[in-house]
Amino acid sequence: MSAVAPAGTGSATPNNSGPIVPAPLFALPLSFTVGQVATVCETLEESGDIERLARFLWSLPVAHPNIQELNQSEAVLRARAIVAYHSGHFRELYAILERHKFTKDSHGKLQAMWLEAHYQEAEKLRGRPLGPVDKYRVRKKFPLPRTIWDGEQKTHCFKERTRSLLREWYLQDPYPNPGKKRELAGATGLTPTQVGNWFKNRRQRDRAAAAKNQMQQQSGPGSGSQRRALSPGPGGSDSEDSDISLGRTSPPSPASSPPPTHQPSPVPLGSLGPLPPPPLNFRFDSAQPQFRFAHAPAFKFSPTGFPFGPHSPQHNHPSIAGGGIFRLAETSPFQAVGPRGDLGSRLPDPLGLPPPRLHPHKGLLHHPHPPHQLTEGISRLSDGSRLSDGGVSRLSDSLSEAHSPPLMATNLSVTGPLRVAVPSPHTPSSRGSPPAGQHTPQGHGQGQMMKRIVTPPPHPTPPKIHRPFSPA
DNA sequence: TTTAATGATTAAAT
DNA sequence: ATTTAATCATTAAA
Repeated sequence: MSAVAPAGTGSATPNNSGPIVPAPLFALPLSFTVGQVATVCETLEESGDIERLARFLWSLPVAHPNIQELNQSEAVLRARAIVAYHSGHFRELYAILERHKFTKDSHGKLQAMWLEAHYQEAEKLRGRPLGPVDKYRVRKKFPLPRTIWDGEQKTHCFKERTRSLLREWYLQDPYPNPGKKRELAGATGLTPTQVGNWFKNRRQRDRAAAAKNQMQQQSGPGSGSQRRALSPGPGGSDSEDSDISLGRTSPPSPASSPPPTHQPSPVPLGSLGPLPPPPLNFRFDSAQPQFRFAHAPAFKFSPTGFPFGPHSPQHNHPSIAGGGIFRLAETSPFQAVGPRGDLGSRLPDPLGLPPPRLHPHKGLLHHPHPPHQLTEGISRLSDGSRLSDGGVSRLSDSLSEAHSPPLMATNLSVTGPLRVAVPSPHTPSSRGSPPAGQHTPQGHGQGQMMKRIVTPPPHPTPPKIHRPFSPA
């Protein structure tokens, strides 16, 4: 369809660009400016038509006058990275990403490709789909290069200080009103949402613990008392740890009804005791120096924006957190060359890539994966998307048609193995990673576990906000 | 490799 | 709009 234009011969650009477009042989006008090439790359990238993007790149003359400049163009580099990714040329992808500094706007997408490529390689190596933990390991092993990551990290665990504060307040009132939440948020440096999540999780876990206790007690009376349950009874320490069941000493009794109005229960908490009415004034130094590792949230591929996945809530409170991702060990094991030194080393001519072999459509991940967070396939997008830029699209058309390179959608091999995914039926991990679970409906549980799999809808994923790292 | 702890997200109920 | 229950995902530790 695209070839609307008279194609072939048409060759284009009305403007005749150039006084002399020499031969028909060279439909590719060397006169294209780098800017034009970049624009075409961007447009094609946006359209999601990776194959065409690949063809376009191919069509560029190896000896382009401005080859140098061309290689510095972010749009071109990004395009090359995308094509490399889609065609399974991961080493080349890594090399491109490692050797050029990209602007923040490209980070999300490039990071996703970096990670996905590594995941795919690891997966191939191991023969079975990776679970979340496996991915985590891969991430640690191949930290994002600084060229595509600004170093911001995200924390996963709150500081101990923050947690103890939350615990104290929780003991007094497990259901803080919005106002309280805000105060706490201010005091801890967290966002109200995080505070809310914390309380929510705490309640849930307390309930679970209580239920368990009760059950245990009831079913196996034999052994009798086993633990001093939750009540901080004797002035004991509770402050620290065993998180489970903090407060909530009184039997959750009417199970169903959590204490509606919790007043500071007169419970004489031991040492911690009468918690001073939550100190509101002290300001916690928001800078929580402790941002531990960060991780890359699940990126979703989307040609344009780069949504941020789950674990990167709207919070990005002051201090550091920007929503970043990953932290690169300062002493990153590999710098420029790293683990895959060899690969990176070549790449002489950016444009002289090997014939692109795109994966069968389906974009990034052809593999079934938890749709909710796997990349979406950058190439998707209905082809219909018109290249918003009239001229350019024509231009690219003519270009690509002109040389129609040796492109073929062969089925790649790289990732393509049919995965027979067979999640181990027994291992407890069944829960940890649904990734594969889907195609093999293992009865496994009770039934509802399947809700999330769903929809690999072509474009259901609402374009989340494009909010890469720092909030800007 | 597996498990445990913990923060976040989602769907349904209210 | 908020809560609960269920579940995920990230990490650290076993």
